[in-house]
Amino acid sequence: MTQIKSLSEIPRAYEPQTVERRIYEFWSDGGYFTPEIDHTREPFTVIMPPPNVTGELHMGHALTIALEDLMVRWHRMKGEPALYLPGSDHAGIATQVVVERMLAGEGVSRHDLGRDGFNDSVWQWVDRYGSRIYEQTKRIGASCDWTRAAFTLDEGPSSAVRTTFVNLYKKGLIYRGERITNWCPRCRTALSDLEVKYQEENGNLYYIRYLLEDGSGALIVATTRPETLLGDTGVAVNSDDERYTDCIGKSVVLPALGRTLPIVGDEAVELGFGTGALKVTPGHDATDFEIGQRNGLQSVSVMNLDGTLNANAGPYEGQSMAEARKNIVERLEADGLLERVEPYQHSVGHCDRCDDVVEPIITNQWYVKMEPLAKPARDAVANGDTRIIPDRFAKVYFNWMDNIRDWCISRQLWWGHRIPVWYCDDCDEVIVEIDDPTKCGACGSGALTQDDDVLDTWFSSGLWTHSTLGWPNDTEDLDYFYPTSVMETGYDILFFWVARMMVMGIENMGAPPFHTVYLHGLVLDPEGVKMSKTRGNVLDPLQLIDLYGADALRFALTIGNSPGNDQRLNEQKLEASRNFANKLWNAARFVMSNLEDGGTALECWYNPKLPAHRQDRWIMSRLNRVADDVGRYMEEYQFGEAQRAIHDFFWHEFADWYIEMAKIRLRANDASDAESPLPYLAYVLERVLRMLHPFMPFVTEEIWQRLGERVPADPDAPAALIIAEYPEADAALYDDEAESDIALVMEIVRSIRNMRAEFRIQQHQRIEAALDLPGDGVAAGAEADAIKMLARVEPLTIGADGEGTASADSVSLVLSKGVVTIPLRGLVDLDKERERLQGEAADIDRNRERLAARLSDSRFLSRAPAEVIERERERLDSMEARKGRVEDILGRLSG
RNA sequence: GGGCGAUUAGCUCAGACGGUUAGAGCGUCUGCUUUACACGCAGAAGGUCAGAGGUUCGAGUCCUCUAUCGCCCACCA
Repeated sequence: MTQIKSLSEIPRAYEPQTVERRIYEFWSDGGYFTPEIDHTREPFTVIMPPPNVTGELHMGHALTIALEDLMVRWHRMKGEPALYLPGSDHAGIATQVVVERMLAGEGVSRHDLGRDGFNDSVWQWVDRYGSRIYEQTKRIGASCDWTRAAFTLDEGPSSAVRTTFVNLYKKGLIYRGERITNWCPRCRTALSDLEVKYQEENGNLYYIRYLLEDGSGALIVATTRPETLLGDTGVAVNSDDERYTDCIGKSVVLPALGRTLPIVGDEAVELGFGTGALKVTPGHDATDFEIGQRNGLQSVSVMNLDGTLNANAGPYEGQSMAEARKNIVERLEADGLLERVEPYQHSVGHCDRCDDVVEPIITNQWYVKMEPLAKPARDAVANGDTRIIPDRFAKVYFNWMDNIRDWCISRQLWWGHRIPVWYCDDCDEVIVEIDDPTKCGACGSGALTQDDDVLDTWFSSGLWTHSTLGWPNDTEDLDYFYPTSVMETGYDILFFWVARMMVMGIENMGAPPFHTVYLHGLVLDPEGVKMSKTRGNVLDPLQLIDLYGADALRFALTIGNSPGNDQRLNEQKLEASRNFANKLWNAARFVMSNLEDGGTALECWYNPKLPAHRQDRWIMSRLNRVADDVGRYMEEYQFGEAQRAIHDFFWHEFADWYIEMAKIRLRANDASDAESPLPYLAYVLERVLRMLHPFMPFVTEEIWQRLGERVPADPDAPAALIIAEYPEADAALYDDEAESDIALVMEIVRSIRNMRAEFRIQQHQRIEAALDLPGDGVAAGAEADAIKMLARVEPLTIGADGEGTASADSVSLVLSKGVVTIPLRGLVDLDKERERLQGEAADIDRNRERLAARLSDSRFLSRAPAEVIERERERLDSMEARKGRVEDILGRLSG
């Protein structure tokens, strides 16, 4: 009765809530997350993409962590010093907006507090809430080394930022210039090209008449933004456009304001588009800016930084762009200068952060000159130093690198890394230094003013792979862990982040920052729509962890996961994953309850002798083949496939068959029996726990610990599953014979069960059966018992001619080898039985004929590989033998 | 304007290198309180692999074109 008692000690269902926190602390307290630097071994390093310090963990983070953590745990179990380095990002605009909103609730603006006061408030916020994202990360089970956690504004990463800025400046790769740049009037800052998202919008195309100054007519220009004519400084036509060749050099009068504008020829004007004449507004359009530069047109800015019009707009000063548009269109109509208006769809740039319309304006900003930096970053992927998975993204990467544009890195914000540039108040000297200067190097003046701007958040992110390891200092971490192994992140930040890390890593370290880039897709809602707060369709990972457990969430996120592909998440996946964890729990419960009585047989559980029993040889063979598959899938980054292989083996071979067959042996044998399945039950379960650990860390560790308490100690066992060795295949244990024998047992059982269902024979009712296999086969001893128990057969008689004993009141089940005959007095209709067998014969025939045709095709025989031909031949042989048996039985039924 | 992805069972998705009768989970249907598990067990039904051509002894898999959906890039006045 010990069995009952011990079972009651273990909950019937796996309860993640009672396990996860305890297990995480166990790992954490055990120091397993901190790798030991061992110069005899290659480390495995993953730097976590740092979430926003003010952020909440969302599904994207959960997927990132699930994938990264499984890689890290796998490598850790392979004995590699594995570093998973966590951190958080100050997230410039995002954080500033959050804190400003909070202050606004108290009726305070950032300007009330001033720069220092405001930054103090943000720091208070960070101190108070900044650890929340870490706590959330822990709940997923991330095996991060928290002793190395880094924040982008920490001293180390900040020093990396300054050092990089100064180095690039001194190389001439950072410059300041008055250029046209994306400007968000709401955020009141410049943006990089990547931070502008274009959306198709329905607007109008306005055709406006610009009268020639000499009174000889008019040029008609088309524009989607009539209000920008206030900043026009020219009209351009294509020099090759015969319609306008006479006009070049002449002037037109700007409507509404009356300025005179020159007409210039420029190749940027498309011949076929609009009217062929383009109004040039260098101050508010990037293309026009370039046309202006080429043709010596001046730039007039008509917009204030808040998006309203300035004094250059004359009577329209103070109006918003939208108001000005309305008023100008009215004015044009009144003046008779509006030729016509057509509806027109075009794309409009919006701020990635606040979604306001972005205005291109000319401001003084800092830029990184990208072209020379991009070249080596491109080459590193082209020559294979860094591999991008899936490789189709390499093309996208090349395309971006090949068409790289300079990167605007200054932001008119307060929260972030302040640009390390000072201006001398007395002599205009520009001082760019890593350490704050105290006096001007040129004139000695102490009156220095630091540049007001901060750097784009992604500037510090770009340094993350080395700044977190100590750079610019020459640290042991940097020496050992750089370059990192895998950068795992979403394809949506390939340019924002990955590309810039490549650039900066190579620039600062002389080597690309990672060997492999693994890009995952988006997690979509159950309808296949991208999750977003505004749409209200977000699934909250923390809520799902509460409901299903962290293991289930992780497992659900990696089901069928293939790199670069988007995936939907739904309840069904979570339920299936939770059910799987519970299945594992209960299989373990069963094994453990039997271990109580294990006795001497168990001493070899952790290092079982070569199995003698056919069932043990089978399960060990299968285990090792699966370990081989899993290892290969993991190497190839096919994590979804690896997971599926473990899932299927555990559930549909180990639980469904091996455990069920072992139950019979356990009941029949006494505990000291040399052929007890107990060591193998324990062993295979333990190996499954190991294989599964990277995918379901909590439940596997919990079971592993409990298992460890119930078996004789393995002298070589580690203290925790997290550092146990990952199973590798031992080909010596592959056993073809046992595999085909047990496959036959399963076939017999399945065909009898199938027949029982067909004839509606009650589940617990025992039936008689005659099993007729060629040779002595598998039907002896334990396998006969297995068949009897699993198919509920009693008595089972065994013959050896393989032909069966068909009769008018029996059913004949023709197997791939042999026949099962089941007498069913009164239940069998002879005609129906004949019909059934004829159907089976026809089925076999279809395949037989196809194979026969293939094997008589001389082209197939001459061109297909020998092993394929051989295999097809064997199949045909067995098909024919089977067909023969069916016909034989049919003959006997008729005769 | 360029580029990419998806299209396989009712639903969600796997199917490296071309080679058994194309798989899983969920759902559906039929039975089961079989002392590990009803978050379970046994059984079943369900697919012209989007369409059309091609390469090949052989195509869900490779090539070309088409369709539908989705995404990315681009100085679309």
